[in-house]
Amino acid sequence: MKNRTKRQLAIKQAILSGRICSQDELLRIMKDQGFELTQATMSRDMRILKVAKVADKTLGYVYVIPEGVAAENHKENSRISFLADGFRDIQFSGNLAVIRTMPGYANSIAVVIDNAEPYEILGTIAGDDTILVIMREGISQSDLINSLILIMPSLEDKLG
Amino acid sequence: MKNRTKRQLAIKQAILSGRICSQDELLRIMKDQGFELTQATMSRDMRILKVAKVADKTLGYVYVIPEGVAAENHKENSRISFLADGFRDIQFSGNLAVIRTMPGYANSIAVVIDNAEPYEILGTIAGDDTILVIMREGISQSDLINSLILIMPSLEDKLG
DNA sequence: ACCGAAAATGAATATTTATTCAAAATGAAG
DNA sequence: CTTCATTTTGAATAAATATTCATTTTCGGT
Repeated sequence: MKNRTKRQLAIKQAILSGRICSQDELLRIMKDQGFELTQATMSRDMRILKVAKVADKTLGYVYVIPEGVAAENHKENSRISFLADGFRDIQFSGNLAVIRTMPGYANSIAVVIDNAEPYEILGTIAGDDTILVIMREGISQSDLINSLILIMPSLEDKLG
Repeated sequence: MKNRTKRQLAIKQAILSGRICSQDELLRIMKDQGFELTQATMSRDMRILKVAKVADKTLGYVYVIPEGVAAENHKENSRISFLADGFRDIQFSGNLAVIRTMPGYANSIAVVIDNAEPYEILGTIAGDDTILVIMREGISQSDLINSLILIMPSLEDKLG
């Protein structure tokens, strides 16, 4: 499914930002970001992501991703953030992208990308400091960059 | 309101036991325990107690009390938990309760109790290792203990 | 004890969230 | 490229939860 993974990532991000008060509100935000979905799908995503609604002092209620999940999540997030630091640059040639990294980083970063199974990417081949990314037909350079940022948000600094 | 505190304590306990799936379910449990309330009040209690509903593998959804949603909350909780460690014992005489603490703890614990403004307690006077608690008329010893547990949950180990 | 003011509550209702059911999309195998 | 099984989805609906509004209860000050 082209969108599901990306969509849920985006939902998670939005909720971690911490100002979401209802599914409908989040729904509008998602639509602004170009996702097409209904409240039914949103509710299902919330279940999958183990999102919870709790009372909040200032706003009435907010959505959160509670402890256990958050801890796990946090760990993975900081690992990804750490790896993103090893990212040097990206260049394109036809339907290929070449990512250069600091020595030893290429493989770990490639694994992160592969695990996310982004629609835009058919596969990757990693050496020690270089990742070859085979892009799906019809995907633009900016599409690819966006998908990378979704996977590794801290890349935005280097790519935006 | 004599019952509000007790009721909320009971709700908290029920939720911590961990098999509550809906407010209506909890409502029935509470009524079995002799509390009289409606779903509206339940909803309000849930907000006050910062209860949250999250997806669960086995049951569909369960209610939880996320231990540290707000960092602030967490900080305060662990401060209270720390102070509770200084609690030694409690004894009663008429409408007075005498709490003995480890040296130096009495004042801090008394402040926590005063801040919570429990219905059952008219006021406290604290020395260095002793707190005098003046109980409201008609309050039983177990009422008082329950109110203390509500304020400092980790006291349950020492008082239950 | 009596009187407001403030808090708590229930009934009804509005709002929000989950699920059902049918349709569409995807993937695997021939 | 079809076919069948599985997954994903939206629309409608059911179920659950929050809030409004009127009433009752509680509390503090006479």
